[in-house]
Amino acid sequence: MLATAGTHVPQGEDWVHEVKWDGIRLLAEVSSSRVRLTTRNENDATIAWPELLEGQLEQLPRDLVVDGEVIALNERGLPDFRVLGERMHSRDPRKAARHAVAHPATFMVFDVVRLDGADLTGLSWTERRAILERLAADGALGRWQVPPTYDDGAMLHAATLAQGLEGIVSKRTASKYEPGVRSKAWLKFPHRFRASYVVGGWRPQEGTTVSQGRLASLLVGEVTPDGLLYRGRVGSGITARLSTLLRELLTPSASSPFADEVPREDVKGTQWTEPLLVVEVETHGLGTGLASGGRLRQPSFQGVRADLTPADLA
DNA sequence: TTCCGACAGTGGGGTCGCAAT
DNA sequence: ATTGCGACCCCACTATCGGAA
Repeated sequence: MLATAGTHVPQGEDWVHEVKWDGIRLLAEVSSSRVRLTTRNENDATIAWPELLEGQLEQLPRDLVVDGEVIALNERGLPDFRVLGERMHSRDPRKAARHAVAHPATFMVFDVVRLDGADLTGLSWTERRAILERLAADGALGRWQVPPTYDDGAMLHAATLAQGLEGIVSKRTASKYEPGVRSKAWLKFPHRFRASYVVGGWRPQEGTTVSQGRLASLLVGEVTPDGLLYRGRVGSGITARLSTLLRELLTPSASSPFADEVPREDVKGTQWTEPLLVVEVETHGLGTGLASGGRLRQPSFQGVRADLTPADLA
């Protein structure tokens, strides 16, 4: 069951609110002999997360399926997907064990789908939550955690923003569990961060030529005292109409306008432009909004800032 | 007839593993 | 030893198409 992007946080007693965890979604299936972890796309991820299973089989019910998010903390003590990135694809148990020591993960369980032969998907969220909390209170979930829920969505939204958490998820209390469905009974509200960047190049649509292909993404940079520093590409949000408009607004240049070096794979196929156009970009709201390589995380194009010049950003 | 919602496809950020160079 | 590519994770958003209004 997946959450739909919401427009405004719902209020009232029909909804509860939870922290949106910046990690990896996992389903845990417990049988009498083993615990199996699967990803959203039903790939087996059991090997990658040994510390989530350690000693668990003795504690857990013999027949259980729970839904949750695996998280790990970054250097600032906040859940951060980037910490999990390295071990996500781990197929080597010894490598996974080393990662488990360096960056121990926690399993945040927020739903229960099956218990002792009973399919719980037809129950309401409220009923499933009661079962989940009783399991936790009885110690039947071992080291797995059940994060709290909140009645006041607006409060939680503001609090998560202040604390640097990813956002919130609001859930309709009367809703059933819908496996594999992106449901409107679950609404997500990730914090997003808006900023202005300078365009220094663009790339044509994948698999097409510069002359024929439409503009697919912009290479953007941040104005700093050290010059225009490359921050990555922005493609999401550029429509066919915008694509042609942007090409008209951009002035071709023979060389890169960025002060730092642009990675080889980003240079290939790129058309450089004069650093004159300012655009608005929305990114992931955590921290600086930058990924590990100093690049924009989950960027989306929000419009041209015709009212601004690069000098305005200095 | 028009409108809306679900879904596939395209764009971004990463990592790993493996085969080819 | 290095490089390229696909398979996975995290996504935002657009375009399309069929059914509801």
